[in-house]
Amino acid sequence: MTQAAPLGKIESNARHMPCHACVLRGLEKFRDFTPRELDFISGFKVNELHLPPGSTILEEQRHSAHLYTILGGWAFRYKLLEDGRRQILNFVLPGDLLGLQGSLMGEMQHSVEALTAVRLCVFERERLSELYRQFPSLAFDITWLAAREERMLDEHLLSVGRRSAIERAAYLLVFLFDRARSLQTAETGRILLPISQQHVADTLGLSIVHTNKTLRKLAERGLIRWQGRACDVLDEQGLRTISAWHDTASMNRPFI
Amino acid sequence: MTQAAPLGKIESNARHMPCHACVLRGLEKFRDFTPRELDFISGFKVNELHLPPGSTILEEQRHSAHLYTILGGWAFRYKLLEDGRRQILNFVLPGDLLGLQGSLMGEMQHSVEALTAVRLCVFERERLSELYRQFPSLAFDITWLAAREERMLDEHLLSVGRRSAIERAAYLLVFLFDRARSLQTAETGRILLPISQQHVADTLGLSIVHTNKTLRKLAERGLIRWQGRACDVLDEQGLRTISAWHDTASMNRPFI
DNA sequence: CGTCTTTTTGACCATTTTCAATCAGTGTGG
DNA sequence: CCACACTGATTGAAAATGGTCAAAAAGACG
Repeated sequence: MTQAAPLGKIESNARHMPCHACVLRGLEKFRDFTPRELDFISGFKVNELHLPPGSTILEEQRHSAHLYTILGGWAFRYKLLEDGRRQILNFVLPGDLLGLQGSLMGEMQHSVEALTAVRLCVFERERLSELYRQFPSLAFDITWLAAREERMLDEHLLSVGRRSAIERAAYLLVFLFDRARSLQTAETGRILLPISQQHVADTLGLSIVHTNKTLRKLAERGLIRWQGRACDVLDEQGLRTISAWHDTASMNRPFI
Repeated sequence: MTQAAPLGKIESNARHMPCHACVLRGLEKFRDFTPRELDFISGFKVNELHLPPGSTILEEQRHSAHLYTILGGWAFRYKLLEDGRRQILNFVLPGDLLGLQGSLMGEMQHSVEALTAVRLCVFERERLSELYRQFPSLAFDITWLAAREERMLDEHLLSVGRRSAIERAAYLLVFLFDRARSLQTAETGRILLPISQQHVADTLGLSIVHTNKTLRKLAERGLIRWQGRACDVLDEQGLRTISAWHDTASMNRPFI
């Protein structure tokens, strides 16, 4: 999960890998598509983008002509207050859709930044209505993804609004660990969350100092370890206990 | 907006008002539907429910066979932590869709409670896929509504995570005031937000005591007034200034 | 190695919570 | 119309959580 950070800009309009061969298709997490669906999606895809860590993928108040699916790497959605306070809204992992809000309502209401090097599948916003007309099943999937995002936000809001600092931190880390694991393939090694404590702070709505002290406590109890600029989850169950996590039955998900 | 509270249970399967004559249709806020769309929606609708304030409309971890559109009254979505801490996620006003998450993913992940007496339009969850197959335009609208909910949650998360108590309170009140006003008809009088300070506290992630002191400050500055069990917004612009609100161009919205 | 970023710490301050009452507004029954 | 019961709004004081400031330590990177 923690790829080495490529340098400079990699804008390579890399070879257009056909969707049938998409790496993500193989993961059991994703639902199977029919050949017809795959053909349409292949045509829907206009490009494949590679961006280095720190790149701005989408920017608040901008109109974006595109929709993206993340193929590889991590990113995060965030909003800023005028004086610079930043709130991270959610993290974006492979299979997630980006830019739907902007596509439906014009202007983006949040920004998205790459956390690691990122591979994106680019879709033409214009053809979204065509997708709705011709492939109800895919339209349904898009709604499903939107509902899933909403569910994550609900949970996150509960966390920031009502959990204590240590509960929040524990919750966030298992949440991310879980998401990362659900995308794991055979070769994926140890799962490291590619985030800094500043990211954690901005996600939890805490100051960086207090975040550090909180994470320190989790580390002292042997639940996590800070590795370079990533977090290593050592005791998932321990974190769950602290955060009062309640298991959500997971089911196969679509992605386009 | 603050209806008198009907007593007992009003389960009246009230006369099935045809969707063409729906009160909400008239509001300019909503996009116009084609006759075909209206016919379909009329068939999609299986019932109309009236519930008294305090009713539980949907409950976390339950499966609901229905989707609802609020025709009149206010409700709120919330989640609970095991020890009872409550976080209100968002408010639900006329035209809003309820239960989509449950429809798409089985179990509800949050509960919904009526704030005032409420009138609901009931749809059959089963026929949702039919809607997607036959009416791409309506499918699109559902996605639009989901994206809109996500946008509200993003904003709310920014608030709870990064705004101070007084900024949050100001933000919430203008937000609600704005939503209420956008549904206003000619006859609607003064807009009163039908919420208690406990609701405000649970929305902002603050204690009831601190919420009270914060609202008190807003009242002392002449921005709001607490009226019975409702809030009267006296100085919208003043609240906007405090909350660092940035105008979001509003556009016509769909509802089903 | 030297620089730059990120993590850690300590001391002190501010906001927010908790606890404990009191007050006010509404609704009820007599 | 009034006393009583409730729920929701207010207050004050003490305690706790989390924030700010400043600086040092530890890695990461070239």
